[in-house]
Amino acid sequence: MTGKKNVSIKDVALRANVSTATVSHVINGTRFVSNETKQKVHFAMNELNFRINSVARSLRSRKSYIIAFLAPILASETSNFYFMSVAAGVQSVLKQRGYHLVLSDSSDNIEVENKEISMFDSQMIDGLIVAPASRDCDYELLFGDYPVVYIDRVPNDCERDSVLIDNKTATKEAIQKILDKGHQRIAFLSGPLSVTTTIERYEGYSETLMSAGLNLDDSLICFGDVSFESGYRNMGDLLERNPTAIFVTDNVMAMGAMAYLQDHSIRIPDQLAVVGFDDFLWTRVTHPPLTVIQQPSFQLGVKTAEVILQRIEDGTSGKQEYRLNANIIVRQSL
Amino acid sequence: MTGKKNVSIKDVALRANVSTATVSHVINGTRFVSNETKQKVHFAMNELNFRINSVARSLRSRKSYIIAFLAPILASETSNFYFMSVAAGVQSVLKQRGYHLVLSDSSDNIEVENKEISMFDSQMIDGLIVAPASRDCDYELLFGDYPVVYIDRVPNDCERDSVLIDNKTATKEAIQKILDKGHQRIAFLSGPLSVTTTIERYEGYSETLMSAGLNLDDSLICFGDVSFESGYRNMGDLLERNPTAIFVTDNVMAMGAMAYLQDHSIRIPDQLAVVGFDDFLWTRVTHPPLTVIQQPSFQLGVKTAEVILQRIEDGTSGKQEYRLNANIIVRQSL
DNA sequence: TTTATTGGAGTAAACGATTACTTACAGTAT
DNA sequence: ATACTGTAAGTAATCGTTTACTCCAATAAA
Repeated sequence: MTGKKNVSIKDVALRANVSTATVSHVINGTRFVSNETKQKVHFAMNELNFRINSVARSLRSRKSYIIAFLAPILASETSNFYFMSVAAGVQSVLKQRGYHLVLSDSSDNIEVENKEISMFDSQMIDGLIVAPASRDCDYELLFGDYPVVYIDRVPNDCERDSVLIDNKTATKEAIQKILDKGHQRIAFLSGPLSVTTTIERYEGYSETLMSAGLNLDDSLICFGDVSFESGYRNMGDLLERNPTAIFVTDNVMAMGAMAYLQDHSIRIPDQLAVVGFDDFLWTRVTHPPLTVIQQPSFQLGVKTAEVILQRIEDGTSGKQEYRLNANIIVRQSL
Repeated sequence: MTGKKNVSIKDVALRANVSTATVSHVINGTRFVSNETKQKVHFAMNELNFRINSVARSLRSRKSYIIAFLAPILASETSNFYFMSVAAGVQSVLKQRGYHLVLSDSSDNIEVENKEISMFDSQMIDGLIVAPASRDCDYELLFGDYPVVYIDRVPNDCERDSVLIDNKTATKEAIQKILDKGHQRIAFLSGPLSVTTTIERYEGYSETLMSAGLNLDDSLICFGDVSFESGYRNMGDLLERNPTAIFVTDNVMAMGAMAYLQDHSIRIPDQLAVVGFDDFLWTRVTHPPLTVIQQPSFQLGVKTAEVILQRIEDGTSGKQEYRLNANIIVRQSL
């Protein structure tokens, strides 16, 4: 297409008067080569401006040094940046170990997700990190012959390693803190129950209320879409039930909720106490700054990358579950 | 490593009693194959659970369907999500056209950037989209034999296509709007002048002030780091020079600045009018909501993806410059 | 002197697809 | 009967590496 013929290891070998094996071994340091010969090879490589063809290398060595990360990352301009932060963590480890990260967006949609997975033919990737769009999907059939690690959430029939946040414990602590402030009517606003994170948070909420001797009031509980608009709208609806506090399990929904409260001049925390999820910078510029559960998103990525690299390099598989703790950052909204 | 031998086109051919050529042509639809034979091949593929090896395919066909995006994306937990939004735009087009996106983080650091570029050996990627860390770098030497498109910024010796925002015009409009409100002491807070975006914005600022007959007051102008903390700190310093308005050219710095103003109970816009950059959701939850220049970040990605795919598919090269307009979103902070 | 050992480097078969070229056969025109 | 045409599919070279073997010469051991 470009007309330029590629310089191969063969050309280098010819130029340096050595064999292709020698060139390869010089490049990879895989066997002893005398300094003299090394020099010749390096010289030839420079002269010809040789660049190794990593595709050919992958084909032969059956290793691509590419890891795919499949999550609802890029859905839209208004989407949650949580997984971006996670991706940053993954990336930081991979880069250090000489791997590349391929990002893939599932849009939190099973069809899209399945199509993406089937696009990762065997040999193309060395491993897959996935935040499953739903618990109800038989992923095992789809995966190729590479290690898979679930991140943030797991499907029902989890047969793989997983790296998760201890959502339940964190939520329990948060709700307890709200209770300690004397609140009884605590609203719960979250995304749908189709992912395990939401379920765990809901369990944390309900179990804490119940063990405090309170009844669950369904009208104070809302499972909406994960979006700013949904947060805004549902905040309005929930307010009519006269809660004195609200717990929002999603960052973007919390933004929407906060926008509603600001637009309607609701005083926080006097009229309504608010606790959100994820400690992104914006939570420091609301009025007042938001109390949140801080998920170690970057660390989640780091841990996951370490787990999958371990599996890749060991050649083992398993279904270890790792849980990372989330902390509460107390600011003025509670 | 796993012990499982891979099913190849050869195995399928054997099973279906046809040649590898036929199997290949069935897979790719590259020549007529009778229905009967097609059936046999599909049947064999299913039975053997055949998955094409895209690495081998790439090697032979010299096409990987991978595009790399190199930008300061994942620098840290507190980094700017602007490029993530851009990446989303790129991704949306690529996915649709059957390409994969590889994200690479430059950390806005020339050394890191160069290392990343040299990692993209020829043949590994079909194209590169890059937001250069600095204007002063001779990128041409580094690039391999693939199309390159600059995004958001360009280096001094730009020899490639570029897709940019019309920063100068947008900034001029914003400053003019601020002037129209009667402000004379307008502070300017931005990142370093090492990238063209900043330069263009600064030019927009200074030219507008000067053509309004005002002198530039250096003490009202600050080029700091691009970070929340820098925004916070420099906001404090600038306030001592008694501006009545401030223009912040970076989203994260603006967050820091807003946090400072809130912590010190500065009334916006009475005591200080504020105009920021980038219309992310958080700008709607500050008190009051922020007036900003809205960069079409997603669209920037879309356009860039289209440009590079065009180059890839045409096999041409060039140095066309595309500029996208940015709009001002007026809210209560001005 | 013969044999073993070792250091340094070459030969060529993979890896799994794509694709230019060839072939086989059937039908048709001469 | 012969040549020609067209249809369907097979053969094998090729992409650029890696790597299991092999090889040769020089030195050490016998």
